[in-house]
Amino acid sequence: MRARRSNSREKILAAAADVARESGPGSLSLDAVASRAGVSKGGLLYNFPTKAKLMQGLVENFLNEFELALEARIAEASHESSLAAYIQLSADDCEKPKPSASWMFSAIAEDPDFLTPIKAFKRQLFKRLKGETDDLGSLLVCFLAIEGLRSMNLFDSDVLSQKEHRLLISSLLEIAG
Amino acid sequence: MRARRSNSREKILAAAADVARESGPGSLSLDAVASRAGVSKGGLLYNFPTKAKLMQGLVENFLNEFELALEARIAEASHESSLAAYIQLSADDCEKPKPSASWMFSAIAEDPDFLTPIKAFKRQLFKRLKGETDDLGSLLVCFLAIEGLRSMNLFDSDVLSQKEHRLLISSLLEIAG
DNA sequence: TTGACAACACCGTCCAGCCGGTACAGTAAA
DNA sequence: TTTACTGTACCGGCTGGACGGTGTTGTCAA
Repeated sequence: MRARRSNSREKILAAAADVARESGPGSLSLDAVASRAGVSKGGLLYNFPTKAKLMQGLVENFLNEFELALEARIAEASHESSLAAYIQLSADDCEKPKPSASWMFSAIAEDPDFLTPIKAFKRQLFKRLKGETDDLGSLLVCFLAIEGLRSMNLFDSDVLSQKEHRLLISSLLEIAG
Repeated sequence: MRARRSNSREKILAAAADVARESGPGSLSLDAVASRAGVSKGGLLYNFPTKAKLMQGLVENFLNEFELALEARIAEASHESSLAAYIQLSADDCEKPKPSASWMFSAIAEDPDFLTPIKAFKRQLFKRLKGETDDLGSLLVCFLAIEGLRSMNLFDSDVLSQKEHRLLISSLLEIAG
């Protein structure tokens, strides 16, 4: 696609994430997003003809940014494994207490199928990591633990202290080898 | 609290879970739940005066059942640790492909605070497990990995094959010691 | 008689999507 | 250089429908 589009799209996407995070996933209405983005409702509908398209945009944006961040991590620390890079990226993402992806709940409520691209992405990532190790058991443990960490962050659970968070990460990195 | 009450409550709770699973969390309306439960809307509102009360009932029911199942597991295999029991209970819960808790998304959309009891329960469980081990690192890894497993089940992700699922569980049990 | 509903009409609110404008940038002929 | 036309980007009011919740009346078993 062309990226040189108006920056309203990005503003709207960011506004949607903000609204979901601050007012709750159930309050993500087109009016709320439009006013938050400093755009009229008509303007919003111009960029995203339907609410479903907005959700789709949110998902795609999320996936793109995550993929970019992961590739950057892997590239800048080429001496360590992709799994280690994934662990550390996730650790950083989840350390700051921002349930930044509450919009995901809105998307699921709209239609559970919006998760399909995310599931596909995860399958692909897992497959890739499998290709880089011969210790499947350790990979499974690390991959699932990171999944758990992300889940807790998404649900805004503050079960782990910072100290425990760091201990977890170091334990995972040790298991990952 | 009085469990000797009518069985309509249970029927309604089950119906709500069914509707959320089959029609999506966004379609969990009072009308849908009532008709699914074979109850009139008035009857539903007699048992749950408001939608929020219904959600609360869903959460409490879930927590009660989980706690009962966990205590039963721990009691019937008193030679192994509580952590091991928790791992195996979760493994069983997640093995059968039932995204049985989609209602949780509806509850979050309604009001994220509905998660508070669940978060409290998890904190309590984690604290209890901490009291039974001196290897915090291993506990963290196991606890988070189970969290990840439950998350994937909730999101209906089929990333892991059955073989991988079993390997994960055996790896976790080994780590748990 | 009372508790546990059924049946049903009805209200207020919220919200997605539609539609008729508007401002403006390019562009192309005259 | 002016005029006329075209497409883009956006505005904001409106509506039709869904949904949560209320109120009333009726039923039937314990």
